[in-house]
Amino acid sequence: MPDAPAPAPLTERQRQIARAARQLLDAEGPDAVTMRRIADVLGIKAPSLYKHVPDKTALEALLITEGFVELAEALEAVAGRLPALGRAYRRYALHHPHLYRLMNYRPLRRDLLPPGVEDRAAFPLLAAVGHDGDRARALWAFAHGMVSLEIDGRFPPGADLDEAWRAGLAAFG
Amino acid sequence: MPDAPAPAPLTERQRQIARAARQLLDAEGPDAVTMRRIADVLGIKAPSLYKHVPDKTALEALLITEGFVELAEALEAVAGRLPALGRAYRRYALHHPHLYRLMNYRPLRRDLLPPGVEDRAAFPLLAAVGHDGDRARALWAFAHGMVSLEIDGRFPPGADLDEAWRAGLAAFG
DNA sequence: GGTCGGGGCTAACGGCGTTAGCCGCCCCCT
DNA sequence: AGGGGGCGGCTAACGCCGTTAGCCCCGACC
Repeated sequence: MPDAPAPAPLTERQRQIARAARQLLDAEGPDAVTMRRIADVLGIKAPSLYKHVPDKTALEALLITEGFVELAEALEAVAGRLPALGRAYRRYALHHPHLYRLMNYRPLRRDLLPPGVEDRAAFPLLAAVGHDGDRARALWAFAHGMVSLEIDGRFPPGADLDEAWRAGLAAFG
Repeated sequence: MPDAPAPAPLTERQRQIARAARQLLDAEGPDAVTMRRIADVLGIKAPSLYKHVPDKTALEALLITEGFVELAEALEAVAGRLPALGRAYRRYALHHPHLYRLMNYRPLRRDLLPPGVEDRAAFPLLAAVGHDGDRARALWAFAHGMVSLEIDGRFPPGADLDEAWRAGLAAFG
């Protein structure tokens, strides 16, 4: 297991920084999440952030961790029935599109994440298809494809996405 | 139809610029595609590029158009049978991961693309499911999800992606 | 009471996309 | 043949980005 040896709990200041970053991300999108903007929110200067966080990548890892925990909670709340799981996945992604992109639109820096957090979010999906890894990955791909294309406005304006979800999920039931 | 009124064929210099950008993208990834690097390849200075291209967004649109045409050609070559279509989609994405991301990981600036180029790439998918829009979108989401998660290394190391593809495509057959 | 370190600060670097303004050269028109 | 215009280079510079170096204050602790 070449992953992180210890989670190292956050200091108060680190939590404040993560909160400021999250707030900027949700409210204005990824371009607003700059070290200077974050510092502004806290009433300090950008270089001072580096007394608390090694770099921006580590800061993003905090937000990604937050996202995985929230997504896991959302999925666990409806675990079991497959259509409800799909709705919960879609609902979370659409409510936090910027964070969803941060989490899922790039290679994951697993070395910067607390161990287990990714597996926890994946578990409800896996369980919903009877712990069949191949079908779970296909289902995940479908769900991720649907929400990412929806988030990015790639479907035609009139498209009935509920129906596309139904058509896709029916196949995996 | 609020889209582009005329395609406006490219000048020789514009084609050279697009070629230089494509070469940097394929060889070194998106971070290498800067106006200065592109200018270096052509032996000129960055500001001179603006005599030929309005801005970087328009330049990216040239690459995205290229990508859609290439993807359409790849899909048309195997049009009909569904598993082959999936293999062709996956094959193209994996051979040009940086361009695939440029094309598909963000909202599409359709106003900067020649009309019809997006529909042309989508047509083989649509035809493969008997022109059922909902199922076509579900299939597209599955394919996009699979390749994007694979490109970003999000699947576990040992995962049998051929099997996941088979499991997913079987549902849409 | 002296030391030390946590946590601020300013200044600065190199990179980014982009704009303003200049100029040389070639082509075309008279 | 002479003159004008515009194409397509150039340099300098702006405001942004992440990040580093180096300084200093202040409070806690021996």
